Order: sequence, then C-alpha cells, then structure tokens
Amino acid sequence: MPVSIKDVAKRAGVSPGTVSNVFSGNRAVKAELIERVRSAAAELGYETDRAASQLRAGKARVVAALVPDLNNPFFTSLIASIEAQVRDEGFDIIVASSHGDADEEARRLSALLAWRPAGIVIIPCSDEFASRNILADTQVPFVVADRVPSLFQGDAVTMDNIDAGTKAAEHLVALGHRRFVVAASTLKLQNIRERCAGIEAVLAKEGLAPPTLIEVGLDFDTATERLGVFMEGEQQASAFIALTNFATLGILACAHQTGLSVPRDISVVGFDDYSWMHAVSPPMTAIRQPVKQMGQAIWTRLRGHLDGRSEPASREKLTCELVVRASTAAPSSLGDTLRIA
Amino acid sequence: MPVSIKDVAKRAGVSPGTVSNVFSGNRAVKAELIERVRSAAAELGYETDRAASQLRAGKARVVAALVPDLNNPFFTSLIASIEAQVRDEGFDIIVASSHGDADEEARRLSALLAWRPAGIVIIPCSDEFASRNILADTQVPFVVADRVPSLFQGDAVTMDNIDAGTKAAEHLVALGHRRFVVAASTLKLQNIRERCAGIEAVLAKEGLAPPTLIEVGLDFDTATERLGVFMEGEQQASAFIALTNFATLGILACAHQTGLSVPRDISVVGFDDYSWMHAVSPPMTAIRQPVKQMGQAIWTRLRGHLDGRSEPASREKLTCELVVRASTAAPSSLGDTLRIA
DNA sequence: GTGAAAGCGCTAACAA
DNA sequence: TTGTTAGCGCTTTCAC
Repeated sequence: MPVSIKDVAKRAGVSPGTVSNVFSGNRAVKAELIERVRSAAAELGYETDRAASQLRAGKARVVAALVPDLNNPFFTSLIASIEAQVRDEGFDIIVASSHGDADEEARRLSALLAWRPAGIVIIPCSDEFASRNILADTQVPFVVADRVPSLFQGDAVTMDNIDAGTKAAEHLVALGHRRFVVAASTLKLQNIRERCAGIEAVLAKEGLAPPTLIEVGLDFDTATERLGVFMEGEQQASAFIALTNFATLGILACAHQTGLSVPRDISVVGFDDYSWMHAVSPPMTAIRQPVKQMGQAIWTRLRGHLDGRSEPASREKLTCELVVRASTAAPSSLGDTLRIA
Repeated sequence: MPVSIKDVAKRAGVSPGTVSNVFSGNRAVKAELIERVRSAAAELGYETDRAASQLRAGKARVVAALVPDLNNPFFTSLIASIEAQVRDEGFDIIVASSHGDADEEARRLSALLAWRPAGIVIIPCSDEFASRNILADTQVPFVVADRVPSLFQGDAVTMDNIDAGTKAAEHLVALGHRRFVVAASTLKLQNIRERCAGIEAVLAKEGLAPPTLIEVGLDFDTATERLGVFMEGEQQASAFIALTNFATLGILACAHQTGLSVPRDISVVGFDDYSWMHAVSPPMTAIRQPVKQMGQAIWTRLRGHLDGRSEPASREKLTCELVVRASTAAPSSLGDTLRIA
C-alpha cells in the first residue's frame, strides 16, 4: 500500500506536516489547503498509517480487551458495548481470549501490551488474576471487570453479586418456596460465591434450610447428573437458581430429562438475560446483568487516563435486575404430593 | 513504557540488531547471546513494539474482522473460531462492527485498513457490499464470508444455503407435513433467499403448496403479529422453518403466546445451533452452520496471501447439518381437528 | 555471526 | 499559518 503522507503532500502542493495537521486536527490549517489536501488524499486513496502515527506520537488509538471465552455471549456483549463506546472517538478494539487458562492469559496479555494500547480491559479467568503483575510493570491504564480480586486496588467494574443473589432468593421465597438448589458452573470464583452468599442470607433470615450448592461443570451430562438427584431424589427442591448462563441451561436440560415441568413442578431463576429466555416456553425469570452500563463504566475509567492524566483508581459496582417472567410460580402442593408419592 | 530494544541491547552487551534477530528469529544468533539477550529482556520486562516492528518490516501480524453485529452469537462465534486459528501463529485480531449500516461499514473498513493488517475478513451488512471498492484499491488480502455478492470474484467462504433449506424441508415432509411457513428476518439477503429456494424446490417436487414467506423483522412484537396469522388463522400451517436465529425465537415466542404446543400442534426447525436449543423443552431441531470450519477456511485463504504470495482467489461452500431433536414430529390429526373446529 | 547505520510513515519542535 | 527536520522503535542492508 504505497501511498504515504508525502505522496499526498506532493500532489496537494503542501508539506507533509500540513497533511498531518489536516488529518489529525492538531493545528489549524487554512480552509483552502484543507480542501486541497482532502481531495488529493481522496484521489490517491490515502489513509493515515496508524502504526506509524502511534509510533511517532506515542499515543495509541486502540484499546485491548482480554476475556476468558469469545463464545460466551456475556463476554462478547461486553465487547460489543465497549466497541460502541470507543468507536465514536476513533478508537479501535483488539480482542483476545485467554481460553480460561491463566498461563494463556499471561501470554495474551503480553502480546496485547506489545501494541502499546491506550488501555486494556480484562476479565481474568480466575480470582487470582496472577497476570496482573505484568500490567503493574507497565504504564498502560487497565480496568478489571466482572472478576476482581478482593484486595485489588486499581480500576474495576463489577456487579453487586450479593444483591443479585438476594433478589433471586427473595422472589422465590415470596412465592412460597422452601427448599432451594443453587447451580453454579464453579464455586472457585469470588463473584459466584457472592451470589451464593446473597441467597444464603435471605434463606437464613427466613429461617429456611440453607440451599444445596451444586457445581454443574461445563457439559450437559455432568450437569444433568448432579442436578438430577435433587429433582428426582428424596430431598426434592422446588426452587432452582442458576448463577451462570450455563447453569441455567443445565437446570432446564435436567428438568426436561427428568420430566419435570417448569414452573409447575419446579421454579427456575436463570442468570443473564438473553433473547431466547424471552422466547421459550415458559419465558424465563432471570437475573439480568447490565452489560451495556458495564461497557460504559469501563470506558469512562479508561478515558480518564487517556491523555496521561492520572486519575485516582475507582471501583464501580453495578446492580443486577430481576426480570420476572413465567418460569417461577408458587410451589404446587399437587406437585409435592406427586413427587413424594 | 520506556524500555526499547536499545535498552536490552545495552544491558546484554550486544547490538540492537542482534536483539531484533533473537526475537524475530530472522537470522541465526549464537546460543550464548540468545541467552544473554533473553535474560536482559526478561529483567527489563521488554516486549517488542508491534507498531514499530510493523512499520519497519512492512508486515503486520494482525488481522481485522468486520461484522454486522457483535451481539449476534453467530458472528462472534466466527470471530472466536478465527481467533483460535490465528493466535497460534502470533497474530492478533482487531474487530469492528458495521452495526448493519453500509455507510458505517465503509467507515469502519477504512479505519481497519489504516492498521495495514495482514488480512481482513468481512461479513458485509448487505449483498451489495458497496464498500468492496475500498478494498479493491488496496493490496490487503481479504475474504468475504457468509454474505457474498453473487458476481463476486475474490476469496469467499459461504454456506450451501440451498442445501440447508432442502434438509429442513425434506425432514418435515418426511414427517408428513404439508403446509409450511418460512420465517426470515429479511428476504433482502441472498443467503436467506437461497435457503427459501431450497425449501421451495422440495415442496414443489412433492407437489405441495409453496411455503408462506414471512419477514419477521427484528422485534418480538412484529414477529409475533406476523406469524400469529398462520398459527391461529384459517390457513394454519403445521411446519415452521426459521431461517435465522431471531426467526427461531420469533416462532417460539409466537407459539407460546398463541398457546400452541411444540411439537404437538406445530413442528419447528430452528436456525443456528446454540446451547439453549439443546436445553429447552422441547429440545430444538435445528440447522447447524459449521462455524468452526468457516473460521478455518477463512484463515486458510488469508494465510495463502500472507508472504506476498498471490494465490488465486478461491471460494468455499460449506454444508450445514440438520440436528434432529424434539421440536419436530409428525403432524397430529388431533391438532388439525381442534384448530379447524 | 555481529555491529553500524539507514530509513519505514508519521508527528512535533522549531523556524520562517 | 506553513515548511523543514529530527526521530519514535524497529528491521534490514551492508560491512566486517
């Protein structure tokens, strides 16, 4: 692509510096020259080389995003939200996936850093977030999202996970449920444990038995097997709360497999709110995370550091919303009778 | 981030050129020096500046992806697949969304080009793909995916959409269905029309009435309204085929709203195969697009052009698979009777 | 196999 | 307001 700023300058009869100023807007240029430069550039098909620009100016117009999994719609929605934020200001976004592995996370982080991005947003694959050392050595502003180490000091955007659990539990308690099962992909993550804590607190306050915690894993067979015990067995529960999207699917799959009807036999609160939850029968009651606001909060923080300003680190905790649809209902005594028989 | 190749060179007691060779592997370096350089780099926390490297070498280790919507899991799965391909070879991926708008597509494309990427993969927001002129002017290799203009000559990766429609229709015909409704988000796209054509051909061959084509739009209310006519009205259909993911949801939402049971009253074939289709009741029969293979085919083509090699343009057409689950069944005569009454 | 030096395309000082 | 020029960090001749 051999059309550089010099070619444009020659054709427009101005200096390279002027061309640069026309495109960057850094210094004022007479209207007439702007016009000449613009048309010369258009004729030649010129577009500023961002690598060169960034190298010289020392300012990158790109932000990097590192997430655990690009197949998880929660993460990609977040990327979508960030993309919508940054594009208006001429930034591009470079993405990478750690594939849920801490070593890979470290490697990808280094690779992203090599772009000298204006900022990095990272969703660590575990609470340890061991690779944060890598970031500490650099001057690149970064914000940690969703999974934030408890003692972490820097910029962070999270959910109020305790409140999320509380809302789900209160809703089900109000409907009259007394035995709860909580399904999570893994309890190794802080945010998941917080959601549990929220639920446990509600049940304790109501004098109900603590919920049964189940790690459903990441494949349907395991999930179904582990949940099945509490759908078919002696100690049936009537209320199921999912703490991740996959857990939602696991509960649904298991209910279908064991022939239980939702919400007649069991009530289910899903996690994350996707279109399919609205469309299926019954439409799912779910805890919705404010993905869009998350993206905004992230960009606000990154922006704060943009021109070398050193804003104080800040933490934002957003609240989830319980969307009530038809997968939750009062426990039917009929169902109870049938299952006990 | 003020640690450059010179700092490493000084510390290791070698020249900058040698450091460069150690990291790029372009020229052989004595084992002892490699060791010295590596440890010096590690101590300093040095990582090659990709912008500078790319500027000088004229070779980018980044590919760009432009899709219509980052909230659509089909597109993001494709990005995930491409990411998995390229990361092994040290490439990064920069993403952008055209937000379904042709002008924005052109703008974003120019912005992406400004990175001088090694290649671009684009899913146009319409068949026209007007912005292809922009690419034609450059030397950047690109491959068009999913939505490919019919007369397009370059590298492309698509689905065999006619076959996809055929498979869905044959499945339902074999079950005994005779009246079909086909739901699509829009019929403006070539690939959607091809899916229709596949269905129409099957029905024609069987001597059945042509399917009713419905554009469901992009919100549930519109979708439900338009589909409702054929679920409740005089000319009930028993077989519903969705041609996009949203159409699948539209059909399901409408069935739920009108109180029809799947598959007892109507059979539904969904489009795209997501986890939720596996988990809900009934599990959905669906047409699965081979997203992973698509990513591979795309990268194969891009790779072909990588070192300035000028491979001939090639087109790949992948085939979809029909995943049969429980949302399709033989039409029940009982259902027919009830609805006619 | 290694070092010295030129220069990729751009922007920012400095002159004019 | 515009032109001239140095140099960002790197890779790549060209010498040795």
